Amino acid sequence: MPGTDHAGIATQAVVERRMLEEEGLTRHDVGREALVNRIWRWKDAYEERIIGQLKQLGASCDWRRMRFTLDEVCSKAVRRTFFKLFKDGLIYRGKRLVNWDTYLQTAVADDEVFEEDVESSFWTFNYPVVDDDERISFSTTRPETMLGDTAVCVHPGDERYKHLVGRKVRIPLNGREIPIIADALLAKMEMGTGAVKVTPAHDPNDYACGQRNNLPLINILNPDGTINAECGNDEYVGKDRYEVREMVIEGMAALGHFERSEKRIIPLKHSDRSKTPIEPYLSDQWFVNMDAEPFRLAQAALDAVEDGRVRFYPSRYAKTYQDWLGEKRDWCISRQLWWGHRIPVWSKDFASRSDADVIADVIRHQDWFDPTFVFIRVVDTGLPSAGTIPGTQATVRFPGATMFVGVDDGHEDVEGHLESPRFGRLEQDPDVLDTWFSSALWPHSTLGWPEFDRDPPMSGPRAEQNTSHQVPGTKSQVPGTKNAVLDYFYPGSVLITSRDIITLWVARMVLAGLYNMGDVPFRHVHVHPKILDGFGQTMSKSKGNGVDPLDLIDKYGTDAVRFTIASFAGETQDVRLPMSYECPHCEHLVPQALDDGGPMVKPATVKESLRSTAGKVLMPCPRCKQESQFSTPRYDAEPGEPVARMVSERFEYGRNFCNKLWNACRFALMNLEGYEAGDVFARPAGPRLNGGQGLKLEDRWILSRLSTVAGEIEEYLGRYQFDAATRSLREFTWNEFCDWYLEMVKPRLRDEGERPLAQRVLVGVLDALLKLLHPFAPFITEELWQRLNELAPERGLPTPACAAESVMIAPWPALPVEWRDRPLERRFERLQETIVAVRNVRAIYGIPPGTQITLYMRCAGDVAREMQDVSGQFDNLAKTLLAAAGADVERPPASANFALSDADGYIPLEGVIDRQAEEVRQRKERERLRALIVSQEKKLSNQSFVSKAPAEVVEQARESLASLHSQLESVEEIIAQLKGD
RNA sequence: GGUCCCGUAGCUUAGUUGGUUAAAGCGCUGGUCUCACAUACCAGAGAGCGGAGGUUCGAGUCCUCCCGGGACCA
Repeated sequence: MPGTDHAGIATQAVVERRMLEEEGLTRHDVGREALVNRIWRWKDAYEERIIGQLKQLGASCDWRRMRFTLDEVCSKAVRRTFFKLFKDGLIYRGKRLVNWDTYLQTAVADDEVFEEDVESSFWTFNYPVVDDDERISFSTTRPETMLGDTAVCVHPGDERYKHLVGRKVRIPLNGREIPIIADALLAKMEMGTGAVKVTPAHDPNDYACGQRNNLPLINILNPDGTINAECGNDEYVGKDRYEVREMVIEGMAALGHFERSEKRIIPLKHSDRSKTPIEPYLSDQWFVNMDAEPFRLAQAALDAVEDGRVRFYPSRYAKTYQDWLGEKRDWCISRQLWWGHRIPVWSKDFASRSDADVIADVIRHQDWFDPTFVFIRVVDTGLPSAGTIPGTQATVRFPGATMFVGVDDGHEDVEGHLESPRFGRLEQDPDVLDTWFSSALWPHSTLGWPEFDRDPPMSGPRAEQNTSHQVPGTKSQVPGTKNAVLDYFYPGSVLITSRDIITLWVARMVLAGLYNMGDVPFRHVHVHPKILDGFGQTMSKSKGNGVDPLDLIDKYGTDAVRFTIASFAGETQDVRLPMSYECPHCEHLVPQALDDGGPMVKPATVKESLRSTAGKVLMPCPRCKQESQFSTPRYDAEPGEPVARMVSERFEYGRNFCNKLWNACRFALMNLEGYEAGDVFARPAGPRLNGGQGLKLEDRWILSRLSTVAGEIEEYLGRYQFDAATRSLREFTWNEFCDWYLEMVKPRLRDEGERPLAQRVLVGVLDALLKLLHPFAPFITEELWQRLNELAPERGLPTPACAAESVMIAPWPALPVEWRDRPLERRFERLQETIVAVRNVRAIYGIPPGTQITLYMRCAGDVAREMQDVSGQFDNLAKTLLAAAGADVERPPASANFALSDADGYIPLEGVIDRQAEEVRQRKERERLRALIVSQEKKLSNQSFVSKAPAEVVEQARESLASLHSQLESVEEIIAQLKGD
């Protein structure tokens, strides 16, 4: 289901910033419609880029179903959902403290705010207690908020103030009387005077305190940062808050309520976008009630995880989800932006409830009114209809009630009527919905919900194969009753996402799915690790440490990038990806370094500090001595000029693997002359492994391994352990298939008689391997699949069949579990050990690979027979003649030696043998064995180990000790013989 | 401040339910252009698992505290 969301805040911010930088215009200069048009153009360009990246990466999507959260289909779902929620009484308008940017006059999100230390003061004042001589002292960094105080708070256990709790104080500057309350969460006895002023409308902590203690909220601030009439004193109205601060200090001093002040450095929140200090500001926001009966949205989403309808992989992330939903906090869905779905509610304030009801009734009697798509709610504000502004003579009319009218999608006529003078010019809310509101609907909105017949139909082989599903948009479908696409795809199987989005997105998708569809949107949630830069920092544009996947694809290849990234995707933690800058002139790699202690990054060869150096900084290349631009947020690269792109050597892991696979297949394809399909089990295998008929040891081994590995892969993929899957595949392909199977099968491919069967097994294994690798390396496996189709169109295990046209649609391999043969694998391992031991000897003595050597093996009779059965492989793999194997084989003089767990090997090296070196090697081996024996004996002599450890563990230790003893004996014997040589 | 995650060879990471002297890739050292592959092959050096306690016959793996890094929520 490909597509993009509209990323409200970030997108509008980028376009606004560009507009300001390039044209000096603000959004107020161009107006709502023009700004939105500009953002659409920007979005079109970037969407194309993002989708292009997905396609380049080989994402296998149904591209006909591209969706965008602001497009017609998704928007309809948004409006329908909003209308439903509104009608069900789950959406309401309320007050909330937001980070207010008084310069841009907009709310900004928490992550768009940064703290900066500023020099300020800490003032101490006092308020007189009403009807008493006592005063209560408090300290503050924002004296002007005094005008909005609605309480003074002390700790309930504070003996100094116990007698005052419940009394009142008077604010000297506006005469307002406010209570003294006790709240252990806000007041700290040891801090300052122990008493604090409470301004619920202008401080987050005070706001929480106000909610707990039912304090009134007095908003003294205008959107532009000036003080409004609510402050209760004409003197301050219309003046900037900072100017009022000074006035308040002076006023309090004049009245004798100022005690002292001290200089203090305080962290002050600033807006990222205007760089001006933000104010906590009480504003109207829209909320979704998460806990109201009978829907209990949060609880429904909690239940879905609790009862296993939705499962998290790894499971620990369920806790993040549950903890957050468990708070059941209402969801603030409004944003003071222009880019997004405008809130589909029209409203008007009325003097009284009855006034509002009259108009509501009029509307309900219009012929265009229909409760299925128009819903009216009148809400009492709980304020008196008129009053005097405290401290002034001015009277104001407060609204006694507000009428809200929600309208469903597709009824512009109704919207027009509501805005007409006849009904009092209701106004549509200026805010837009949180992007997550539309993203939450993604799993069903993209499939056409709530419509029935407008989505692209299902088509192609899938629909044909499954005739029980009706194809939408065809005559056979009854319109308006069923959305077959939605029926077929909903609920989805898995959502794969990043962990920082579990609360923002996953939880909301689940509750939206349950609310609209009555079912969860997906069964599994897989949370993948995040790729950090080489210094453990999250990648971001402002740090300049972001990587363009297209650069990586260009340098290493798509499959290499995919395979490497999949190999990072484990369950435990995030991944560091150290990056380098590639010199565009000579391809030399310059490692990335932190600039001036970070977080911005730069090439290590750049010595200047990017932070403090003005102008364009260039990267010098230590190899070719040329300079180049590099990818950095400090400047936009000059078009046409070479730019050092960011790459990472870690992708060589995937590239090398793909190269290995390619070459292995190339070898196989070169050896397919005369290939004919056939059942590899057609001829019964002889009783002996080299019986001349049927499968050889290496065939049975590779089939056993293939079946085992395929089983592992399936298990890993089922648990979303992509790293384990790639490891397992890489190891099988490289260390088993290439290193051993291909080497062993080479001679048979040259032999007329043996070739047909060898080819069949080889092609069969490759067929399965390409399928297993396809999800990780789609392009190379497809190319190889096509070549294989030319030379061996009929193939496969266990029974050959006509291969699928593309590996993309080939069935997942189903290999018989009976092929897994542990005893056979162990026998094979013995052969491998022996070959490796012989190669060791060759390496140590520097015997050229071409020189034939001779091997004598002393071992039990059955082992000897197996060795002789594969004696050809000694020649093939180690250029070694197995001269003799048996229990009575004697060590030839002047031999190099090795001891395995159940066999000793001797390689006569007349004239080459360095007796001293050999003895040193054997002594080293003896020490290793002795140490192992000591540790095992120590363990076994421990009574509590023998009595308390499980029997099989003890038994295993005994066996291991016995085997070590016999190996040690062999080594001792070899050392003794070396002395006698 | 709360919750969660991570700290294992020079680097980046594996390490299932506690069970032989901890594994891989890269890098490093030495040797090979051997008829699929030098983006390769062969061999080797290199960590006692952040620190301190504890549980246990036995701990990288479980518990506690501390130190360092990250994320989310306040």
